[in-house]
Amino acid sequence: MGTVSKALKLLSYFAPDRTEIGLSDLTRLSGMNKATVYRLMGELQESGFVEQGENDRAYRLGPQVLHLAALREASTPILSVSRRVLRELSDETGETTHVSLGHETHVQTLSHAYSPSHATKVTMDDAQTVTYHATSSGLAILAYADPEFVEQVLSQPLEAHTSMTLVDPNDIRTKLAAVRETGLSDTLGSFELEVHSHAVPIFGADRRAIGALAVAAPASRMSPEQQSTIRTALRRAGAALTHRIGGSPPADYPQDVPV
Amino acid sequence: MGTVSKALKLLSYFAPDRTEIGLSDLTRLSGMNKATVYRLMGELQESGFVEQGENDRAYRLGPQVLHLAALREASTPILSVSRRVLRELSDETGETTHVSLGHETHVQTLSHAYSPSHATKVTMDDAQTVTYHATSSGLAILAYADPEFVEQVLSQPLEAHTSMTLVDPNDIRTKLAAVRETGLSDTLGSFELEVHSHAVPIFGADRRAIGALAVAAPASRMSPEQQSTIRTALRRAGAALTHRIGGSPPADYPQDVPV
DNA sequence: AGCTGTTGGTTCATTATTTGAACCGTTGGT
DNA sequence: ACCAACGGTTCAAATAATGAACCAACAGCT
Repeated sequence: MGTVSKALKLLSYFAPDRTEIGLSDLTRLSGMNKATVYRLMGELQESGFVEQGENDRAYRLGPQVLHLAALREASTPILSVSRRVLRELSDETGETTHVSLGHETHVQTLSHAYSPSHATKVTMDDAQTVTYHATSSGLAILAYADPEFVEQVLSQPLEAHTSMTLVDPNDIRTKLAAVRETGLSDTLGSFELEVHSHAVPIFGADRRAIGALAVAAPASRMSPEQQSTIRTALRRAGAALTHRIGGSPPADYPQDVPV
Repeated sequence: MGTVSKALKLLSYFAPDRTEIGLSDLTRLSGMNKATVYRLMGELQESGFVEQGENDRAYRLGPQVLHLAALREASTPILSVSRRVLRELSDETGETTHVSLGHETHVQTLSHAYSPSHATKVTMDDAQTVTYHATSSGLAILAYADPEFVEQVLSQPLEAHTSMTLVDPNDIRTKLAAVRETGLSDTLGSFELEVHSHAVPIFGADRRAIGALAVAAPASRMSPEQQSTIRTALRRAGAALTHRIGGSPPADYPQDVPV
């Protein structure tokens, strides 16, 4: 692993529940030498990717990441476009919605929207990192990913987040085939118990799945009618999002499937 | 300069008008060896900070920057908060508004809002990079920055963007003192002719200026009444934004100054 | 006070990585 | 058929990264 990768890996230890990390913590988390971490963080700081708190000197993400994100948004506006799509989809379904991007080993939530229509709802953080195998979003992406990438993900240890999580690679391959039948995935309680989640893949300009759009609802509210509403709305919203970021679905993506 | 800094510097060549850069261009822009650029970009790509186009293999910013930005936003929500502030300020003043962050050598626009009330308006890009000395935002930040930082900026060559640009460091120091009198800066045609821009600094938790909130209007529309409206609205919006991101102005910041 | 463990930060000889000139194979223009 | 420019690759030489040990400062405890 090159020096640059090591430095960038240090950034990956930041999470919604760990927004500030001290030098020693970062050393422990990364397993690198303290001097190395110190120097790398120093370089990241010089470039504005992290900044240090005045009092406790803990590191946090810096303003430069906002700049780069704004730059990326200017050319490929996934975030701003998806915010509107999420809003509409939440209003339409009355449930929590979110978009995620598929990363090397995990799925990262980018943005979410709540619906005010129910007092109980699934709550989320932006920038949450979740697994491929246990989430509807992850499965939606995998169903349309390169087979070798799927195998790579399935060859890692698969954590059982709940008693409902599929952890047998063969079960998951079967599930992925089923997802491809309809172009839509769903999971019931496999990441969090009592959550029934539906997702569709989002495709980029190269017709590969780059992320997913999902609706997460309390399982107790998931009547057949509600499920039908979600599937229809989700399918339409996913197609719209794919289109509006300049992407297109692959030729074999099911377009009009009876729900 | 360490390897990490070099890699991160490569990211800085992306701009609103240059969202995709090929290997050779990047080599020329950076002045580094082609093999070096190739390897560094390869590492940045592995970490998802850049991605490569399928057809022309040009590099563009990758999804990882969105993830990090979402993460930073979750802890310090400058962007989402400022979007609402910008919207209100644009509606109130009828002009184009924007927020910028002060960086090492330049000022970076983060987000902007237009007003629908006039056909002619100042147009902007998000993620635009501008100079400290020629913009109202830059001057607002400098007026409340460490004196040594100010000197560092003023010791660089100061470009004359227009015939109105202040380029004499002494003129600028005088201007900064005037800004500190009112807590509000303005420039007329110093970055772009015919643009009259007002700005107030935004302060962080450590009471230092981290950025600025600005209103940019066509000079032809800037009547005394309009100017008074803008100054009042801007002052209020700036205080609100500072407060809502958890910051506070320094003790010597003018609170209630007659316009 | 004194002890103990932890923090962020620093040093420097050893080591491993980065570097760059030169080299491919392709592509697109003339 | 040529030429230039492209992305990508090689390998000895040069340089930068590394890590064990060491500070000083702080906090909690006896």
